[in-house]
Amino acid sequence: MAQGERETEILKAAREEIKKLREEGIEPYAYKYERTHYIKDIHEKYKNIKIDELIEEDVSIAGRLMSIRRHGKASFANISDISGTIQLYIKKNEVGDEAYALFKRLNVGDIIGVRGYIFKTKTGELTIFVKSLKLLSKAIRPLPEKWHGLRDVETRYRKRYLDLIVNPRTKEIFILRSKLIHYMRTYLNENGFLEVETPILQPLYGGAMAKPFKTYHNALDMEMYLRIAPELYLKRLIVGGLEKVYEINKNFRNEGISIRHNPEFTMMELYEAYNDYIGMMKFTEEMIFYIFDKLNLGPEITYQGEKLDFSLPWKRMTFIEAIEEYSGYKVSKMSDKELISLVDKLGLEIVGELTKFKVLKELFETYVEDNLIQPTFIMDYPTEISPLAKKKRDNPDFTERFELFIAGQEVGNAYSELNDPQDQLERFIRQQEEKKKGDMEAHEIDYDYIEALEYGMPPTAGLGIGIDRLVMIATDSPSIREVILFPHLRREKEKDIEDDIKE
RNA sequence: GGGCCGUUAGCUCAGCUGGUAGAGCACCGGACUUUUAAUCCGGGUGUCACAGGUUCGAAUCCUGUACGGCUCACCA
Repeated sequence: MAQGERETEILKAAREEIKKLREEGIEPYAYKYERTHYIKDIHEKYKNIKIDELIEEDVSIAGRLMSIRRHGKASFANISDISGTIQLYIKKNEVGDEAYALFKRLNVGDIIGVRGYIFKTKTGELTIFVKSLKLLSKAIRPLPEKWHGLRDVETRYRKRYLDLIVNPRTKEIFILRSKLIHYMRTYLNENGFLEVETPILQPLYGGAMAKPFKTYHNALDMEMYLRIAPELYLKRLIVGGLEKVYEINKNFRNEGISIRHNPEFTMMELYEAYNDYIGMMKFTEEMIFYIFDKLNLGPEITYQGEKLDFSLPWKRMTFIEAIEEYSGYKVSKMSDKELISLVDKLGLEIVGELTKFKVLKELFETYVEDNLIQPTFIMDYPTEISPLAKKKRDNPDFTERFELFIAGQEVGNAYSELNDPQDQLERFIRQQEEKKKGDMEAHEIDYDYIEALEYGMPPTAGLGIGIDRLVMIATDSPSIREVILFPHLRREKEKDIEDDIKE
């Protein structure tokens, strides 16, 4: 979009001001400012002082001017740093003519440092009584409106910095996201897990069913893929004896974008030798319970108007039980023929070869998922749709696998890991057949991984947690874009800013 | 990719069945030494997303395009 005249005018005037400041010996882009406090610390330390009481202790803070109320020879303003907002009181005969003159030239959006005393105004607001101030960075563009903030969703995502400046909730969400990951790491580290990094650029992709992003390495002269999952590398580390490993990083899937999907998303995957999926289920609920507790989210969370109860233990039901409960079809009592006949009857769409297990999968997705509001472990998925999971001890048609659902979304996926190299090879081969029949997302055969298994992988349980989705639930966010700092959007039209720079 | 909806000043939004583009905030000038969406006086904002079409006349009606939102499909 072409730049409006108003915008050009604002920028031109601001650049004039920058020039004038420099001529007067005031550097509009300072190098450093020593601060003694975060704003939050001041609120905590002095919240109980009396009205009109003046604390004659020097404090210095720095931040962005968010509002200004001028009253002739004295002014009020609000300044924000990462921790919070505090009011400033600037009096001409206190800061001196020169500093007051500078203050009068400042605008909302400018970044300043101030030093002063603390007092409480007659309305009871904790305030910095400014003794001196320094301009740290001059803003030459106006901030979005102070009262309504920035509402336009597209601008909020494209210019996340503005969203962070003016919408306090956005800042809270991303601070919480960071803490959530921090507590997850803490929990894993304290439980003896080793954080590792495995390739994001992979010669073969695997560990999930998805379409990859393709790229090319010039020096090696080979095609590579951005990983869709780290699984096969992490399990090689289990073969190598690292026993308890995890990785928190991005996965990439070349698929549709939606309220629940971003092409790159953050996943935590962990593997624990000598455990199985039953043990992992307990570990999973305890870890998330711990994290939410540390975030002061309590066992009950409201997500999009629904009360979610995270009290332990969480509900467990098998894949088949869930289908029977929510679809009403007693699939365990139906013959293969009867099951397959449901496809036409219900208008289900099946990719690749039509089998009863795929019908079950469709029934699950159609009837069950949306109903799994409370945290629920769904156990024992069909072997056919779980090519990396170990078969159930008593029924080879199903695997020792669970998925965790919260608020109708899949948040976690775990197995007793398949460590029989012969079985794994057969499953890969079966995947290849699927691929030939039209399932583009079926696994490639990773012979190197098979070889690793041939050296012996201990019995192992693995778990993947979708971090973005967990953060959505923790922050009551309806869209994954609200919890990803820079969600992917189409490229904006080229903006002609050249004239502007030449000014 | 399909369907529905949206795009007006830096920001938040009005603009009715077609008749010369509006407000608040922000900004600039002035008054004001305890305000807090400060107040008061004065100032002017624009390729109405873009390109066509219909019309005496289009922000408004029609078509196409771009971008976005929701949704369906695919998926986590």
